[in-house]
Amino acid sequence: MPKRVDHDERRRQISEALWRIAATRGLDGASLRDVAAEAGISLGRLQHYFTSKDEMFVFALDYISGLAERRIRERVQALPGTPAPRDILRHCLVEMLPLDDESRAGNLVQVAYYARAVHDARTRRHAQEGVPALRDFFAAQVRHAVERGEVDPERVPEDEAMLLLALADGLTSFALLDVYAPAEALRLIDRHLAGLFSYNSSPRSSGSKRS
Amino acid sequence: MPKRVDHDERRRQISEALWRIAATRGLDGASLRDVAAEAGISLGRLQHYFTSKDEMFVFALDYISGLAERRIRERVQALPGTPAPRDILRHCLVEMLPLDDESRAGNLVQVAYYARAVHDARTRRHAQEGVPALRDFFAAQVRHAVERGEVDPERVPEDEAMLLLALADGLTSFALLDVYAPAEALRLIDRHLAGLFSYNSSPRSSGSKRS
DNA sequence: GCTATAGCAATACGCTTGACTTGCAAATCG
DNA sequence: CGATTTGCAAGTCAAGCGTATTGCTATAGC
Repeated sequence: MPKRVDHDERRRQISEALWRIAATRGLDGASLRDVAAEAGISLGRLQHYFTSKDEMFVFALDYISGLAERRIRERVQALPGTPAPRDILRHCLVEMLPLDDESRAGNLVQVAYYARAVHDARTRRHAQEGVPALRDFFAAQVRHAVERGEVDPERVPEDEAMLLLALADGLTSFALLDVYAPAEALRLIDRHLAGLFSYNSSPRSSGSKRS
Repeated sequence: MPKRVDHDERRRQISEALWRIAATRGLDGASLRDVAAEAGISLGRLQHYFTSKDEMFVFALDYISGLAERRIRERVQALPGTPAPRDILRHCLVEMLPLDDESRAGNLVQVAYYARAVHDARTRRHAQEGVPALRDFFAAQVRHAVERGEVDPERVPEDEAMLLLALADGLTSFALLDVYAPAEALRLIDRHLAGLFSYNSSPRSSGSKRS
């Protein structure tokens, strides 16, 4: 056999070029020729690794969502000791917001895919699948906080989890539109968390709340 | 002079055709020929009323945002008597969420423009300009509610306003992705409002809080 | 050292795109 | 009634698109 190269590595390089274009011009603004040029390769080479444009889109989406998930997971696991639910939630949210240029670029790519997901069933299915897992994880943290007496037991963990996700999503939208500085989004998240965790009580007798 | 037609009326008809396409395929999926076909006119006629594609986009955006603003305004003014701040806020939020097919279509158009605003400076400027006004209106309602002793005076009206806007935005995103039913978004908004308006007090002495 | 083949560049093809040009039908005004 | 001007259809054009094809180059295996 002739020279062998790492196909997945090449595909990842191409995907990263695609992200760069998608972040600045959107997915529809990314022609195969543009992506090849951005990756510094020929159109022929790109097509050697991706049979179709759609295949490239799918791979790049898998790649970036996998990376994002890993980054959040690592960030949480890097917390020292046994972190409080509130710290876990906050670190996740911080990781999601476009607080630095790198994260902003990632969020812009997500927006590009979101715009596609709204119309394209295949992309939509992909975009949907991450949400329940994240919501359940958040809900588990809220539930834990309730048990520790840090959150009002009247609150429904799943609902609070969805509210947090939606809040992060909406704040990100405004931040990407330059309606306010990214740090403002973080401040607002903190304000909401303060409201959520404003339950003053030592863990009282009311621990029998189960549904 | 020969036959006269209402130019603005024609432009509005074309804009509505554009919305229909943008809602299903996105702005980039709307070619001039497609829009003309959707409007039931020839390409030549469309170009007679819009010199360029971009001019059409701008007009259609002005048109739809004007309509949305008017709808919210009318909805609020249609409230009987002197409505409570909470009712005003809730009616605005209900109007913003994609609770029926018509509203969903409108929100999809907004998403299409949002995806463009993120990359295009002109569209972004347009997308930004509505936010401060809406936030100030919301903040005024919250402030009013604080004065009536319905909301904790510790809350910052501007912040709570932004949180509400971001929440509505994020919940709309998830609803458009079919992550959950639209009614679920409303339920979560109500839950958040319940938290915001959970201040139990007759307007006490603590009115001296100013920064 | 010959051959098979992976890796890739180059090019061509069929289509669609936005913009532009041309020309004519109809209707109003002098 | 004829001149004039609006409204619009049809056609053209170059540019750009995704995809497919072709063929060269370099290397690993026999």
